Amino acid sequence: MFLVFCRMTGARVKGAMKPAEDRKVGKRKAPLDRSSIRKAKKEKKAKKDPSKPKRPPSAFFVFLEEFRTTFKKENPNVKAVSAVGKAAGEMWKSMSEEEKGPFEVKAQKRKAEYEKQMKDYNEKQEISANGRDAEEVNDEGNEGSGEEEDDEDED
DNA sequence: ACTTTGATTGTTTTG
DNA sequence: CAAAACAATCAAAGT
Repeated sequence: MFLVFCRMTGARVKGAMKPAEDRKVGKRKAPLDRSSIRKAKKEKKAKKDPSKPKRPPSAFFVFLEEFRTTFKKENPNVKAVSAVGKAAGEMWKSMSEEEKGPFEVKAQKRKAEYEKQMKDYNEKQEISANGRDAEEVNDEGNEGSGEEEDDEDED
């Protein structure tokens, strides 16, 4: 087991973070300060990038795509997405792991493509940053426009 | 906006 | 310093 090496050398396996399976770190008691998180996120100010690949759909979402079609056929009267979501959620939980299996597999494939697209996207970003000399560390890569925050929803 | 779950990321805490 | 754990945000579709 390579996991044994992790704790002694520090060879961290990205993405293979296993929950305290053989060793508990200790219960967290102090309530996290969410305010900072909220604030930090705002500071990030994600710039609108149409080329930026969106997140890959999870197994549930892959199932949803199919479910929506089916559900619409069976319930042409129901047009609310909320109704479909609830129905899908219930159906999803009703499905066995084996039935969800194929969906998870598809989700994994989508994720793999996403990573690939991100790689390409990152490269482009790097290239752009490259031509910008030494002034890129700041994610405020705001060239020209002086507007701030892209708060579209939240009414 | 509502609605579903999951997956990823971000922040905090502890060892 | 690193890993673990928790918290939050985001992914789509139709009215």
